[in-house]
Amino acid sequence: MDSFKEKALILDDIRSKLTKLSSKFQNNSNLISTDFRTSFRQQLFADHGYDPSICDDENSFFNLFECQLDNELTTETIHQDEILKIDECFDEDVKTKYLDAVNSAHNFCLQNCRDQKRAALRDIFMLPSGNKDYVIKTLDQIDSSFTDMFSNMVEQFRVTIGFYNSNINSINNSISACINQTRFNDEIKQILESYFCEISDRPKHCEKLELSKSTGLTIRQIETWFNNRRNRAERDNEKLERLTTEFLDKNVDWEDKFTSARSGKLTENDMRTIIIEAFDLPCIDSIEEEEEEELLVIGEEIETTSPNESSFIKKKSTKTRGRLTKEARKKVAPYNKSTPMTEKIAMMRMNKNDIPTSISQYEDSQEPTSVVQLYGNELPAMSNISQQTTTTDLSNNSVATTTNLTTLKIRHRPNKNLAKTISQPYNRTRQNKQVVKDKEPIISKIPSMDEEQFQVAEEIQPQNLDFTRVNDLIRQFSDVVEFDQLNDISTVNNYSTLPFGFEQYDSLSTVEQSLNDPDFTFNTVTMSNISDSYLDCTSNTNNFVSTNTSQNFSSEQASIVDVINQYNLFDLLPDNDTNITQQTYFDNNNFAVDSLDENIDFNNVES
DNA sequence: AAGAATGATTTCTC
DNA sequence: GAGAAATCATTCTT
Repeated sequence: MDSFKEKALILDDIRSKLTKLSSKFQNNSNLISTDFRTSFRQQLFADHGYDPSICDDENSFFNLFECQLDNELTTETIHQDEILKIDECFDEDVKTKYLDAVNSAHNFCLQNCRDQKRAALRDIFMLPSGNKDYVIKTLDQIDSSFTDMFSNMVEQFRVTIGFYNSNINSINNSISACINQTRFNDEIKQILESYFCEISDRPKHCEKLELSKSTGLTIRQIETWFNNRRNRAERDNEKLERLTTEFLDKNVDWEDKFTSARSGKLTENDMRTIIIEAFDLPCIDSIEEEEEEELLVIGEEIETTSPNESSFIKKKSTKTRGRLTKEARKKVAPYNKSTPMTEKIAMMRMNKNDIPTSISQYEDSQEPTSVVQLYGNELPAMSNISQQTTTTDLSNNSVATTTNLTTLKIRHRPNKNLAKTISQPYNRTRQNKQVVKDKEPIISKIPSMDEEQFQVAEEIQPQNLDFTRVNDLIRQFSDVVEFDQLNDISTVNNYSTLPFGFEQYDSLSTVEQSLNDPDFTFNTVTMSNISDSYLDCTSNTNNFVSTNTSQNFSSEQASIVDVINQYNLFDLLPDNDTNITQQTYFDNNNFAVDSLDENIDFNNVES
C-alpha cells in the first residue's frame, strides 16, 4: 500500500507539470524547444524511476498537438456544398435562416470537436506510454463522430424547411406538409405507435432522438405526440374503469350467467335480454324487428326450396344473433370490441375477492364477436399476478390501475379506426431494435437534388415558415451533444474515464485517509472536480454515465466507482519490471471498472 | 352537420 | 424542466 500512496503523489506531480505544459502549448507552441519536446515526457517519467523507453512517439505527440488540433472538421467541404445548393432554391428569408442554422450547427460541432480532441490529447499524453497509431485513430473517431453529428443536424434542418418535400411527386402535399404538419402519415404513426406499445411510453432523450431521426419529426413533436398519447390512453382507461364498475355494480351474477351461456343453458339471445334489462338499454326494437323479418323470409325460402331441417335451423340461429344499437354497445362495456376490459373485470374481481380466478382471456389475434367467444377461454392463473398487485380500491385510483395493467401485461390495441389508419397491421411482436451504426458519415447519404428538383423546390417554397423550430433544433442538439452523443460515442468513452481518474488525485488527503482507516469509505470524495462534469465507467458490456457528480448514483455506488478508478489508475504505471502495453488499457473498454460487476447493480443504474 | 380524432399549446405541479 | 391535464384548432368520419 505504500506504493499506492507513492504513485498517487507521482502522478499528481506529473499531472501538474503537464497541465502547465499543455496550457502553454495551446497558446504558443513555439515556446517549447525541440529538445524539450523530445525529452520532456521521458525525463519526467525517468525522474520518477520509470524506464524512459516506454515513452515513445514523443515527436508524434507534439505534432499532433500542433497539427491535428488545427485541422478543420471534415464537415467543412460538405458545409460549403450545402450553402451553394441551398442558395439556389429557396427565397432569401428561408435561405438566410437555414444557413444560420447550418452555420451554428457547424460552429458548434467544430468547437466541440476541437475541445474533445484537445482533451483527448492531453489525457493520452499524460500516460506513461504513447502509441501514435492509437492516438490518431482516436482523433479520427472524434472527427467522424462530429461529422456524423453535423450531418444529422443538416438533415434535420432540411426536414424542417421541407427540403425533402420538394420533389416532383408531392408538390401538392409539400407546402401544407412543411408549413403545417397536420396529420402525421401512416408510416410515422406506425413507428410511434409501436414504440409506445412495445418499448416505452416515455422515451428517454436519446430515444426521442432516434425516433426523431426515423420519423423526420422534431423532438418537440415527438414529445407532444407521446404526451397526447399517454394522456389519451389514460383517459380511455378511466372510461373503461367507469364502465366496468358500472357493469359489475349491476345486480347480476355475471359469472353464473357466463357459465350458463358457455354450457348452453342460456342462449345468446337470453344473454342479450339479461344485459339489456340490467342496463336498461334503449331497446332497439325497430332494428331488431326489421332484421327478424328479413331473416324470417330467408328462412321460409330455404324451407320451401330445400326443406333441410339442419340448414333451416342453422339459418334460424343466425336470427338470434344479439344486436345492439351503436349507442347501446358503448354502454355495455364488456361487450365492446375494444376490449382489454375483460382483464379489467378480472382484476376488479380479484381485488374484491369475490370471484377467485377464472375469467376469459382476451385473445390478441381475434376480435371477440359474441358473449361466448368473449368469455370462452379462461385467463391464466391470476394468482401469480395477484401477489404483486396493489390492494387499493381500483375504482378511482388511476395509479393503482396502471400498476395492475402493467403487471398484467395488457396491451394497448389500436381501435378500429386507428387500425384502419395504420396501413401496416400493427405488429405486436417486439421488433428488434435496429442497430444503426453507419461507418460512413451520414452526410454521404443525403441525396443531392438535381436541377429539375431545385426548380420545383423554388416554386413551392414555404412562405411563412416558423424558424423557431430550427433554433429549437439547435438548442436540442446542444443538449444532446452533452448528454447523449458524447457519451454514446465509443471514442469518447475510451478516454473520458481519464480526466476523472486524474482529477481524483486532487483529493489525496482522502486517499491517505482511506489507507489508514480500513473502514473508510469514499463517500466523501469530492466529485465536483471532475473535469468534464461527467463520469463514465465502462465495463465489458455495461456502461453507465453520470452527467453531474453523483446525481445518478447512490452514494454507495459512487464510492465504489471512485475506489476502483483510483486503483486501476495506479495500475497504469508499470510496477517493477512488468511490461504493460498500451493496448492493455486503451484498446480495452475494461479500463476502469473491471471488477465492479459484483458490486454494482447495473440494472438500477440509469444509462 | 355532429362528433371523434389528433397535433399543438397553455397552465399547473412536482 | 418534465410531464400531466385541460384546452384549442383543425381535420377526418359517420
